[in-house]
Amino acid sequence: MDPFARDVFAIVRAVPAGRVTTYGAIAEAIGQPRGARRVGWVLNKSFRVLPPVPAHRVVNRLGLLSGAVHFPEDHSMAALLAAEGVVTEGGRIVDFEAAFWHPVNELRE
DNA sequence: CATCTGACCTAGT
DNA sequence: AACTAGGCCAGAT
Repeated sequence: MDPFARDVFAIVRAVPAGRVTTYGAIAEAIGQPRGARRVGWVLNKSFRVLPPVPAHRVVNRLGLLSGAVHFPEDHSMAALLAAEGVVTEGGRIVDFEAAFWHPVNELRE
């Protein structure tokens, strides 16, 4: 599998429930600070991979649910987040700063 | 085969 | 502060 995609999946799976991260932060953690756009592309394929990838915990840097349209109606991005305690309003995360989880800071071992 | 298009972001003007 | 341009690169047209 594409190593880039593999890294993206690994990082997204590491995001704790109730927290969120961003495309740019993931790209940065991988070592490609300008590759944010690719991260989004990889997440498109993430629906059919196993184990499942919690792609709903990834938003853009403004806290907007820019990928919400790609989720099925019965499991909307906002609903999945709400089930984990992340409050959204009008397609945007309330108190985004507090919910933000930065892979570079949190994932270091 | 050549463009166009994104679940984006930064840097320059 | 608003705006543009550029980088990223696989799929779709």
